[in-house]
Amino acid sequence: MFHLESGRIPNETVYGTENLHISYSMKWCLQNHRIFYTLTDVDSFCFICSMAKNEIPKAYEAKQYEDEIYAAWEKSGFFNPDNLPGKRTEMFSIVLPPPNVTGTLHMGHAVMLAIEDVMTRFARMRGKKALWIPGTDHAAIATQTKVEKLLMKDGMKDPRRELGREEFLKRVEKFASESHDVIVNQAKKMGASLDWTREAFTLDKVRNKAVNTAFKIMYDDGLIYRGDRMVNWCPRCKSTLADDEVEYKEQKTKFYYFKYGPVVIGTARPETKFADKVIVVHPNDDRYKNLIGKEMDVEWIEGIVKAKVIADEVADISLGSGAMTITPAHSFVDFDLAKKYDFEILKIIDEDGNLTKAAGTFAGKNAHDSREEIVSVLEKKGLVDHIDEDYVHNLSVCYRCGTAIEPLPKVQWFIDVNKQFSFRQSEHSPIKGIKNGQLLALKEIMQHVVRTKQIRIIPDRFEKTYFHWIDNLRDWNISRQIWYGHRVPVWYKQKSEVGDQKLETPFVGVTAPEGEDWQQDTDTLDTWFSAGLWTISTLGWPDQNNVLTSFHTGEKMSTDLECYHPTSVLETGYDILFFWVARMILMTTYTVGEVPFRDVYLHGLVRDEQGRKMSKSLDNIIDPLDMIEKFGADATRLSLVIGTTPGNDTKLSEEKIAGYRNFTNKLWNISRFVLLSLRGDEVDEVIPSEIASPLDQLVARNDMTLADRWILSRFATVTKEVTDHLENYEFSQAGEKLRDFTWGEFADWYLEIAKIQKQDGIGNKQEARDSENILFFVLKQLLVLWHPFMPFVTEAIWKNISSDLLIVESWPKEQTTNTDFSAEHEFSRVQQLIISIRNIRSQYKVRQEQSVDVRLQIQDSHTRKIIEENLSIIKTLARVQDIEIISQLPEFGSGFAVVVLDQITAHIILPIEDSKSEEARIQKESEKLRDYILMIENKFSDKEFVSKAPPQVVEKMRQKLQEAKDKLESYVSHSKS
RNA sequence: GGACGCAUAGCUCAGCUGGUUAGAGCGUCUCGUUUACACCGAGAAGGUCCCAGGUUCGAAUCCUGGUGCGUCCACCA
Repeated sequence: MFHLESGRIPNETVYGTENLHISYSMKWCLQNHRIFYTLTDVDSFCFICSMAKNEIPKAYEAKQYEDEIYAAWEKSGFFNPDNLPGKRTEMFSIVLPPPNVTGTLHMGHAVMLAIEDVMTRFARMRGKKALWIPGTDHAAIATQTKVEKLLMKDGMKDPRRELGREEFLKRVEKFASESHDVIVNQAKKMGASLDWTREAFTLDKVRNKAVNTAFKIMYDDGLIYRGDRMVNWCPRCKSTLADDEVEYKEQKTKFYYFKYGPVVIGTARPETKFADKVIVVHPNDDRYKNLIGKEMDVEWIEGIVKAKVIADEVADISLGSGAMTITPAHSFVDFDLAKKYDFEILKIIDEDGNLTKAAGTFAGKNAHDSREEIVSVLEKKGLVDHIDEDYVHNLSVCYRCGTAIEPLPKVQWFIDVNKQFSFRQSEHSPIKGIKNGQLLALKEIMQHVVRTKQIRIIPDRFEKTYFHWIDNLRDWNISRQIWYGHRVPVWYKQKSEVGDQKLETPFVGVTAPEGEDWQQDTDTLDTWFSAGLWTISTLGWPDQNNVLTSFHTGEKMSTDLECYHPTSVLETGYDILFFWVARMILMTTYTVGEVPFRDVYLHGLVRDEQGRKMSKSLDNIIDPLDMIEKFGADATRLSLVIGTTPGNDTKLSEEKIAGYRNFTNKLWNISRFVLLSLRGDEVDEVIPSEIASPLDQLVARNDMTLADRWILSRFATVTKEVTDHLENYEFSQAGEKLRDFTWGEFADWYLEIAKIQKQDGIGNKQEARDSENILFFVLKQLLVLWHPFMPFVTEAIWKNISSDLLIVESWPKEQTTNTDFSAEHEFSRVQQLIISIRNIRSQYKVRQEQSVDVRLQIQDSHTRKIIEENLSIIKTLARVQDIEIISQLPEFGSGFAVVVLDQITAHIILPIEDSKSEEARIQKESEKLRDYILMIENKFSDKEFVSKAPPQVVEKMRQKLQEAKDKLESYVSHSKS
């Protein structure tokens, strides 16, 4: 007796060992897997297929298989398209929307991973070069804020000041790298077939080169400029925010009305009003017409100010007094006005949220806290008109930390979205409708590619949202005053602080300039700047020199960028359509002259069972890892893919996931049955893979049973439907159809029938083998169809079938030869009869173990033949003792129930006599039929229906009417009354 | 204020380009330890397809209006 922990063993060794029971399955395992465990003297099993003594576990325990299977996939190298077998000409590529390295993955990420993995695995099995590129996002502000909070929790007051730039960044990087590892592990747990050899990070060296290059060419084209503009400033993050990084919170506050010279002005923010010097009224406002153009001295917070009155249409006559003063430095609207009229822009509040010297005696005080004090000064001067205590307005806050935003004028870097530049067209995948060298603005290209459907958004209603957003797009502020991120690739000669002051002509380049005294801009770039380059920066741009050598053939491949760009599809949540999708379109069309992707598939948000967002404070978070642990990755994936539609939010509950866990187990047991029956007594001579292959012969022999033809036909139909749905991004429908077929048809009907056919065919080896053949054929193909959805359980089962990995098995071809509609129709008669008998048994409470007898009258000979051929199936499935087919059923009598079906009338002989309920049942049945007949007859009484409806529809209705009438007649003739 | 989405069985949702006696899963009820599976099987009950108009021979499906819920954008005089 030998004891091995694991490893390859030469076959002979094992075969030659006495006392070791080697079952058929083990022998088979040894041939295929060559890996064998010996635990004790008796219990031996192959750890690949977990079979012990010819047994497959009764329940599928996901945990026991998943990690091992993922490791096997990784080892195979098949996640990398360069290693895929066969000649593959078509490509499929998709980039993973890089998760932020701020922590762990949530259900939103799980949806993304599940859907994208379905896409990728589907493409791979269809023989495409399937590439799914992983990566993570440094998420500048988000990550920096998170680390700052953590450091502050550990007792630091101002981490940035205390640690300094270099040390602080080290801490952030450490956190980011830990977070990265967690994320990668989670993605693997989900079963994501990502090509880890191509993994990228938005802040690594390669991506930095892409970022700097993009910055430089945009700068050279005059699209990036440095300018003074109002920005959203977060006094806590000490950084600017993009317009769409600002969130609004409804808030009740006081709204003040002050007397300002001859007018009354309203404001919610008196602390910004120190330097108001201009009154704006509407040119058509009769109340103030005589004031326009006048100058006057006005008593104000810090004494007399010189004010003048101008007319502009921005003033709203109906709002308040109709007059307003302008505060250029702290309001977007006012800033634009000030620029228009060239007024002085005086900063009242500084970057720390304190009042500047423009506030006179209030200088240095916190602006917000000084509000009441300022009001009381005005109060004393008698300048307060009145105060509205219940003013509700939207306070703009930082989307990261929730702090109130302070609009400030600052010197920032911008991308000009309206300026025209000379478009550089791609050679290998040009954008249609635009010429090389054509003068265009970024906005125009962004609109063009979507309008001309060169980028398709799914669902298409989001195109409207997209266009609306672009119409209102202002120049994109790309600089951030934080440390974690890509440094702005601009160097200044002067050593002076890079702040608001004017500087000498800077050097803009991919790398630092030669020579001394150059100082790099201290600002970093908006995280979406690097994210916008994601499809090209992960595929080798700007170098394009990553020539790959195929793993197998050694032949040279073109560069990744040529081969995989534009990517096939971008899959992401609709919540980042603007943040990311639009920016990618902008950056990619500009830099390489190609669209970044052909299709955009937008998934919805995952909410809790009550439809609320998942959040820590609500304590309603469902953690993907917990669910994987509890129900398995496959169940978790299915719950996120089935029952969800693009662009719509989904509600998730543990019960839903548990339901899909049940299904994975069902599939496992279907396989268990099929495989175990193959390994029955006499299969010794054949191994499964040989059994199943010549299905064509079987089909050609043309002696299959009705059930055989039915299941093959249904399977062919389902294969076609599932394939079509997947191609059209209808994942939910594909999954539902598959599940209904697998459970409702294959398991509930065909498996049971196969048992009967095997039983019947005991004397006839061939017939028994036929059933097994078909069972195995359908199972095998089903595993392939299910694999994109449930990669683990299908692969685990597959290990019992083949020594090759399922992940690279090819997708079933369309089996049009197997579709057999007459078989489907005929078989449905058998099904109907069985269901009706079961129904009657249930209604009359016939005990399960008790058989009943059935008399049948069958109208046409063909149906009679079908029923006769399937007698044993009907008997077993409906628990019938005797079936008698007679030409004329007795019209009256008791002790039986009557069921009328298409072409068949059945008497089910009941062990108990209950003529009363039977009478009532027939009454009810007839009543329903009469209503139905009436409904159809009404249609026909409408002449226009007959003349205008398509003939097929009319014909169909006529048939239905006839059927219903026949049925009713049978019931009536068989009822006593 | 502008735009978009959703409303179908107790719950979660399917129902694509108008023709079904409107479907599934979960839940409920009744029966069942048949050697694939109780994470199961068989059967059943359960719906004015939000309301009102319109188009049409025909509307859950298309149009208009309304109601309720949700989301995004704009907005801090």
